[in-house]
Amino acid sequence: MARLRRSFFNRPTVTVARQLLGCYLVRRMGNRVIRVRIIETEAYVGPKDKASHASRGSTPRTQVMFGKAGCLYIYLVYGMYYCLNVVTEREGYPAAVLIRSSVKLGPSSFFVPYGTKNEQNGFEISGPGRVCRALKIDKRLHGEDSVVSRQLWFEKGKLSQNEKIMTGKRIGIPYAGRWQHKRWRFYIKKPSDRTIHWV
DNA sequence: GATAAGATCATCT
DNA sequence: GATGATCTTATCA
Repeated sequence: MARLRRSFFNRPTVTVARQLLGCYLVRRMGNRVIRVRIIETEAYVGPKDKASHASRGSTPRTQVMFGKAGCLYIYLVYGMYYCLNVVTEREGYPAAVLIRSSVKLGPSSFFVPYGTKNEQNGFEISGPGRVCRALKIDKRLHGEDSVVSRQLWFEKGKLSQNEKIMTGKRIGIPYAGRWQHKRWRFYIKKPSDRTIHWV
């Protein structure tokens, strides 16, 4: 599988957020490799986006958002859960994509995008906190460069023909004023049929 | 099924 | 000292 390069992330954040759908997130810890397929993302775009942690300028926590595209921005929310973001756009312009949900592939190598918890076929990991828990992601990976990392990186993936991209408002940001209404959440539409798709 | 409350701490005011 | 880019459990219906 082809690793996503810096040029993939060094583009408009909304574009990256859309194109990450169907791509893979790969976590390696020693011998063990966990691969999941990304099915939901959110875009946090620029210094004016009141929903973004970077809207108050660069701080020790947020400075990686101002850095190189492809680096990981990881933070703790509500005292107990980590959230994984990947930095986008040019250096100096703070932006990132939050990875909200994924599907872990089963040993059978095909997957059901939504709705199953069957380990044989793969199961959904929905919610940014759960994604990080499932992939054992914590602050130690904050600032890691996914373009060259041996611990966590992204690989190219596709949407199947009957998968469509849906948009919606971002979750959990009622304080963000007019920015809360931006439809910068992206997810793969639940197929109306129950067909199983090949990867 | 839906809604509400509690957990728990780094970061910022 | 207040506040979350959240999730789980409890308590309803």
